[in-house]
Amino acid sequence: MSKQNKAICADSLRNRILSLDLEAGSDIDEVGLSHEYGISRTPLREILHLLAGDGYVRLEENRGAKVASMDLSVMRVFFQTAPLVYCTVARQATECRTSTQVAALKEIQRAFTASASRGEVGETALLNHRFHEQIGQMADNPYLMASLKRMLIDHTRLSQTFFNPRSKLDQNRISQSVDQHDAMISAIEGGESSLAIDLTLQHWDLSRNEMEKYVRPDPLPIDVISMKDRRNAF
Amino acid sequence: MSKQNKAICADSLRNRILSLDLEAGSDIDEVGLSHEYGISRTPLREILHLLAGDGYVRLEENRGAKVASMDLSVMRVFFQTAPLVYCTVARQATECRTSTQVAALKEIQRAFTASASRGEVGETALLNHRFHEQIGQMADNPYLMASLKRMLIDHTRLSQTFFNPRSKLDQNRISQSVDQHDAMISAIEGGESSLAIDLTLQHWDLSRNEMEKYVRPDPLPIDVISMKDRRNAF
DNA sequence: TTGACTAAAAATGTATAATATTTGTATACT
DNA sequence: AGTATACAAATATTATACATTTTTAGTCAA
Repeated sequence: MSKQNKAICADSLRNRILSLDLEAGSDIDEVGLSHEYGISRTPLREILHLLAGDGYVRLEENRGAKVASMDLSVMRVFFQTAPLVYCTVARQATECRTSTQVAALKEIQRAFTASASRGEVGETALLNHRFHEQIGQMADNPYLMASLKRMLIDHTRLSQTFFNPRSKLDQNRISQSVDQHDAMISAIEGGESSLAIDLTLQHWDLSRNEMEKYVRPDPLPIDVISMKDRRNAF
Repeated sequence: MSKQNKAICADSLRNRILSLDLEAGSDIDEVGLSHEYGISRTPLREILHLLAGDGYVRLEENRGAKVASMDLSVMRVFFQTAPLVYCTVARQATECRTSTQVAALKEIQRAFTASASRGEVGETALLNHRFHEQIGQMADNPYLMASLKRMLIDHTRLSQTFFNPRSKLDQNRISQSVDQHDAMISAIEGGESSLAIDLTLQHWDLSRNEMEKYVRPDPLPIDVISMKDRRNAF
């Protein structure tokens, strides 16, 4: 019973961190979580140590675990490094993929598409995460996978706004993202590595724009009341 | 008392894995190690979970921890990926290094040089590890650092033979390696990134040759008795 | 001798209790 | 009033005891 709970708990914690349900930088309550998942603190702490190694949380001596933070200083490096890692992984995935793996990728994409059309922000972001993680699996490179996984932690957290459609423009952006995934799948399946890289870059550009907006949002209008209405206001 | 022991134990285990004192793929005895380090199983298990996240060990459900293995299939990827990671890290380190970090690097290099001249294989390999890890620190890129650390785990284990001088030729190779480190330091300190990359590639080539020999050693001579001595043998 | 079954033992995983540390607060002292 | 110290509560860590699982050794029948 509790054996399964441990795995469930680990997965759940990962998801909750990715979906910002557990806020970046916030303290993790060992007692509360252990009760919540019906396990004791010992296995929960072991999970936290695992997650610490994966970069999800940070352990501090004698003051427990905190959710990994996302300072601006690291964000800069994030934007710098992402294209290199994503493209390299995409290339290797294209060269190494097996048909089983492609099938799994398509399955994830099916779920992703459905979730996006339903407008479920958190789920969509998580499935997007799994999509890119699966490409990482296909690259079959444990060394780069370590980088990729770390990038995706921050990427997914930053993209929580991305999949939240507020306007027609946002809707369009999301469907564009879905289309790019489809194109990436066929490039990978067809072994066209340079095309896969190209599509990966385009895909990155799309989400980068949105994420940069999140990190550095559009400034508030200087004229609090728009020019048009000003005359009437006074 | 035991608080310190935990950190000591974690460091020691890492070192013992890197030095092949704990063989790749071998089982890890929780009870034995916890006694050895004077801590109980709980903190030891937490350490193992941490090391699992870092790629030093592999946890298997209900059958404990094993030292991370080094199968040949992964070695291929290792040789493929190393230049990219090492060079990218070297470039970023050159751009981001602080004087404090350079000083630390020089300190490590001092110890490395001394150890190499004394012919202490394990220690030399470990200091070489710390040298390259320090360059990783200087790059200040947590994403690539994850890859670098994983590469270095295997690199250091493979290079255990490297620093074992058997012949004059080996001596020369080791001193060449020391010199390359020195050159890398000044390139990094001077901010000459393209030079740093170049030196990194040369350094890689040197150790790659040796490591490949280890993975795929020179074939045994077909003539068991050399031509010269054959006549006398019969 | 081989194979399947069983029981004992060894090792792993979990929960709880005991110990350490940190942090907040109140009180005494300068 | 401001600082320092001591005490208490909360929290984190470790140890131990217990439960579960795997491995091993041994028995018996084919």
